[in-house]
Amino acid sequence: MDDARVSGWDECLRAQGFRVTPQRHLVLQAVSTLQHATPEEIYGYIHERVGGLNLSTVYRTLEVLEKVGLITHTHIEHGSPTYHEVAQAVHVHLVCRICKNVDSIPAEAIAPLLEVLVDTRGFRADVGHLAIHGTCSACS
Amino acid sequence: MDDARVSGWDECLRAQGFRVTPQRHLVLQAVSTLQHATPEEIYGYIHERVGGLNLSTVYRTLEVLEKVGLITHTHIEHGSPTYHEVAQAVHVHLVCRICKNVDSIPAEAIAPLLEVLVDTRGFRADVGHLAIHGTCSACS
DNA sequence: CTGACTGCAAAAGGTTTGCAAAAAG
DNA sequence: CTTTTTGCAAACCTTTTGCAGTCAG
Repeated sequence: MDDARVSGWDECLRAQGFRVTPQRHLVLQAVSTLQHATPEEIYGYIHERVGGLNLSTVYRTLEVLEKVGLITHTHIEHGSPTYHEVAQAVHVHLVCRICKNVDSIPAEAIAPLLEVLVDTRGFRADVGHLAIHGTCSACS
Repeated sequence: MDDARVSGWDECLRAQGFRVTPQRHLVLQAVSTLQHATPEEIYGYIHERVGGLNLSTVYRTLEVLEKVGLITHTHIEHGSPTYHEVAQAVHVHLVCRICKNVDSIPAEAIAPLLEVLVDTRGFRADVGHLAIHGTCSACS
């Protein structure tokens, strides 16, 4: 609540013609708190603490929050996408194939890669959306 | 058929206790030909050329082929995973958020990144499984 | 007030599963 | 022959959609 990370979220919505509702506040808070949460997890989190929120509202809200640029999503594993706040430091996800753990590294760590992509292909990578699968140190 | 890329596939299956069936041959060929195909696309491709193959068989076959190491999958976009042959040169997928095009770059192009990950985190990235989302040169 | 948003229920994908028949080794 | 694999149909799960009532601005 009144987390520095989510301050200004309401203006951000209004500025783009969306309305500010308690549901949107709840979902944004949940995303901020949970980090890498799936729609289902977000729903569960809110539902057990506050109750009375519809799953389809979660989906629609995530869509809106992503559209206005407050959150993004990544595909960490087979199933559902996971959402996280844009305001939190941009980071790359390292997903271990074995223990399923998700580690994060700062975006700067892969700066050389980004340069290569832009230079050779003119491709501007969306870093926050990046999940690298592999084997973590503990499992290899 | 008798594609150099898929030679030895039958031994590969048998060596791990699986049986060699025409369905598995068809699916492997389709994966090899289509590149980055979803289960649905693989099914459609085979079904329209040969007919009489069940979708659930495609799913089960993809699972087996992946288990024995002949193919891998990546998550290129929201929905279904896409499969490709392991024998084909290992490459990284560049997925454009706007035009949805999938470009490929050789794995060596991101060697510096892999080193950074191993050195700083001991994380061994699975390159063939990597899809980088962003904006391609044409769309940016 | 008015249009955007929510909740509900039903539909729509996409993937998995149980079982009996067919095929591989 | 024995055991795996296939086809079929039904179950499942996640996500989307239509609609009427509700709420934000």
